[in-house]
Amino acid sequence: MAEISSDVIRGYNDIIILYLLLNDPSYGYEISKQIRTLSQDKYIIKETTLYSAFTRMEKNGFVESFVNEDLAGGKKRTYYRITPAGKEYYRTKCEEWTLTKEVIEKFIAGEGSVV
Amino acid sequence: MAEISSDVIRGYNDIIILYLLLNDPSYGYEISKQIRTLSQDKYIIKETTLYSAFTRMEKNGFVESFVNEDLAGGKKRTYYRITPAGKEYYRTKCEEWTLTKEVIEKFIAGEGSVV
DNA sequence: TATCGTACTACGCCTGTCGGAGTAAATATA
DNA sequence: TATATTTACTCCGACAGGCGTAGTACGATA
Repeated sequence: MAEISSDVIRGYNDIIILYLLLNDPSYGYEISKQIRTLSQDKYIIKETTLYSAFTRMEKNGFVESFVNEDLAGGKKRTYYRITPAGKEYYRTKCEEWTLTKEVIEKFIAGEGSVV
Repeated sequence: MAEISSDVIRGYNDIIILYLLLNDPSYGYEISKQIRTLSQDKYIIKETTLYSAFTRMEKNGFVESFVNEDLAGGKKRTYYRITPAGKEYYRTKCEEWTLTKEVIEKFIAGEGSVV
């Protein structure tokens, strides 16, 4: 099955990243893998896109970053934590998704119809 | 209720326009109004966006244009008709939508959870 | 006569995604 | 121990598509 196009991707990167930060801070590489796994490789966020999304969302106050300084032998990583404003934004995006579903379904040819 | 953001809009303009051309040719101004009406003003496609989408899709062979030469006292209009390639593209986009729904739902906090 | 609705077109900015390349440490493999 | 792979990014510039603004022009309505 094909992947989701980047024009569609664009609408959901933020909500997906924030979802994966809801419970715990995380970092780029892990988020990237989680998205691949959870979507069964249907939704692939490119590295550059992901990291620029972090930067943008930090500017907007939706996430905060902190550096894990090589505690348990791992590589130094930049972690991101969701902020209250980020959670609020996430909620808004979830509402937008509900709305989007309602609207788009009106423009999808129904079961019976032959396209 | 808020409107759908342009980053989301981007993913669906083509499918929406093509849907409205499935049965009959139509033209910019009418398509624009139909989208507004059907979406109850939740999904608003800007004029510039709409007309550039027509141009793009004509280049891609998804629609064909023809001019209505002022037959019944009306103004001259540019109509667009969907092509077989356009229908094929529409079908692909419908499949992408199905996929998108499956994927995105995984990143929406469920009913019970408090965000 | 003026305003409103119709039906566009042109121009240029902006945002976010993407491809490509590069860096460098940590870990696995031979 | 040497090499390859995985991890974890960063920088750069190109590009597509949406958007704001403005303008044109015609017909109908007040």
